[in-house]
Amino acid sequence: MKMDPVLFAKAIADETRQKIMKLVCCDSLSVSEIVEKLDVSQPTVSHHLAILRDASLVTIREEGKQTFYSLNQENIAVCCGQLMIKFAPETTTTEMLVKTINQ
Amino acid sequence: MKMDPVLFAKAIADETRQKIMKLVCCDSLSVSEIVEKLDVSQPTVSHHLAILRDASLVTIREEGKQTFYSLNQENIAVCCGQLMIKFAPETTTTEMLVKTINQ
DNA sequence: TAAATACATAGACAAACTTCTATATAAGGA
DNA sequence: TCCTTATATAGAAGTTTGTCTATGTATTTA
Repeated sequence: MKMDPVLFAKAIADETRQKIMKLVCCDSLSVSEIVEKLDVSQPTVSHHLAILRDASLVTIREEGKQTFYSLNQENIAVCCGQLMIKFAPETTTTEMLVKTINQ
Repeated sequence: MKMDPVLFAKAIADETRQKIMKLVCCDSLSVSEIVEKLDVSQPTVSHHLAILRDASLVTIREEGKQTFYSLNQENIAVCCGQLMIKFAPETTTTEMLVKTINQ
């Protein structure tokens, strides 16, 4: 599982991608369902899903013709935690976070 | 203070920028000091510092000819927290984070 | 005042990225 | 088997981004 802070940041650094992430955050949607809810073409959605997949930010479930995507919240939490530890180590929020993780 | 998740992600989505962030994370460095520690030109460093400044991720202290930059850890923690709440709301890590924030 | 130092800005160029249309592949239904 | 549906991939066009050199501006020093 790739967990490089630069790769993670690049993966989420696009508005369309964040819209997709929000759609599949607490839900599992097929590609066509995602396309219906956005204003971009199906290949564009597939392209963004591939980027999220390469960054291990989504999980996939294939079902016949359809492919369902849903956000890998656990990995996102880990990446955000990494960012906080790396770039905000002296904040109380990060200290709290580290304490709850190491317990 | 801009706190848009897309802007934040774009601001940190570059290797050179993350190197600069690491350098000024727990330290206050002048532009030339940053240049010395990296393999890029001074205008390139200034360019990246401007992007970090526009995203409110660094604080600035001017002293004569020199300008000292240091990371705004508090804002970074807030942005990471936002990302976790938005894209990883159902993880225990985020639940812990929310609990410590709201207390 | 003139030169030097520190930093920012302008402009150019190449690489990377986002989006599209067209097409390939694979599964399901008539 | 043929057609339709769902998704991925290829390739092209336009935009954004990262980097550089050249230069401008402001502060300090000789």
